[in-house]
Amino acid sequence: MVSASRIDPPGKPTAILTGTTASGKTALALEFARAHGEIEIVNADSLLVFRGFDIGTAKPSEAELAEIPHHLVDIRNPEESFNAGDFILACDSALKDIHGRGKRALITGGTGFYLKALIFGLWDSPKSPPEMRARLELLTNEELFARLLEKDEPSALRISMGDRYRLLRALETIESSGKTPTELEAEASARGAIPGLSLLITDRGSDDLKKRIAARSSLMLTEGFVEEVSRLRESYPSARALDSVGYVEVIRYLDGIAPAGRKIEPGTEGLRSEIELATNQLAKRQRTFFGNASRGQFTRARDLKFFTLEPDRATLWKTLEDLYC
RNA sequence: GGAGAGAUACCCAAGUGGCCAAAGGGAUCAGACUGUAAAUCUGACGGCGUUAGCCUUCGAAGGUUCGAAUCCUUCUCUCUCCA
Repeated sequence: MVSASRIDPPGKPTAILTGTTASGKTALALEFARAHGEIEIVNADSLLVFRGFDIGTAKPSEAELAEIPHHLVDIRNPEESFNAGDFILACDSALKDIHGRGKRALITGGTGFYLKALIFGLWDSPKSPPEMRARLELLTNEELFARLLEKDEPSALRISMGDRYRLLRALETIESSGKTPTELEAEASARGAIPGLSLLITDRGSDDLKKRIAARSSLMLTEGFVEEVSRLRESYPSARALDSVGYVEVIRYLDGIAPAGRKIEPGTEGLRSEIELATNQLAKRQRTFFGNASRGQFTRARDLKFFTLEPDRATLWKTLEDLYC
């Protein structure tokens, strides 16, 4: 439950409230912030940073955003890029800003990879120029794999041949930094880590979470999710975020494309079930990712605690109060 | 009432005598994941067994055959078209 390294943060204790989608972390963060006037929320969700991606991301409402100061929400146009490196920098400056004004920060969001980067930092491997990526894109997976195998066997063996994205990224890292992932890992020269954060992970019982996801999926549709996607796609066809859960399902629906390998009901009902399914699958992946925490991968966090809502709600609240009051 | 088409594992769907426990998808379960992460990828997936292998499966019941999901007969159900 508690980590080995106990580094006190530069400012006052800061918690990360994360967990599976639809577990209720956002609502709880808002409620806690409402009850404690000094708290400002720092978003740790990869999609909330994009303007216009509102309904499908379950972004807090305008009223909520106005009521409680939020950071890293709506900070990018849909076609701009945003990645883990950008996140840790933006998060760091948000924390400095908040603490500088004598306020307290609560980091909230479900993007585990960003949080891992925040806690551990990232290797110093510069972004590669686009033309390098373009050259690598010409190669087949087999060729990429062979090349990586030659340059950094251990890292090749950790990536499977089908994982084109990681093969590309590994080769890119080698070309642009001159070092292999294996070397970078050994150097342990991670940058950007923010020490001393408490990691609080929320979840729900399986049935409970499924019900909440089902309810949220239909709510999105009645709130105009289809219109949102339609609008975004029209204006920002290359937005990366259109590839995310819910958005891809709506796009398929708009284009009249049936999902592969299964039959769905026609119309909105089929769309609703597709969004629900994709969201449940996301929740599963998040659980696996956060499950790493229990296997020690997040041990640099100051504290590491799991909470199953609603039963653990009071305990979680108390944990937050201990940190912030 | 008449004419066709079809029933395959949890679902969709290939397979028309042996190489079929049965392609391929999907779902599900489990997992990986240091710069697109709500992305991307991997494994398992009828049952038992560590392997060999054994057992139960292709609507039902019979039959032909050394051998059937595949051929024949009857039955049940579903769908389309014509009346």
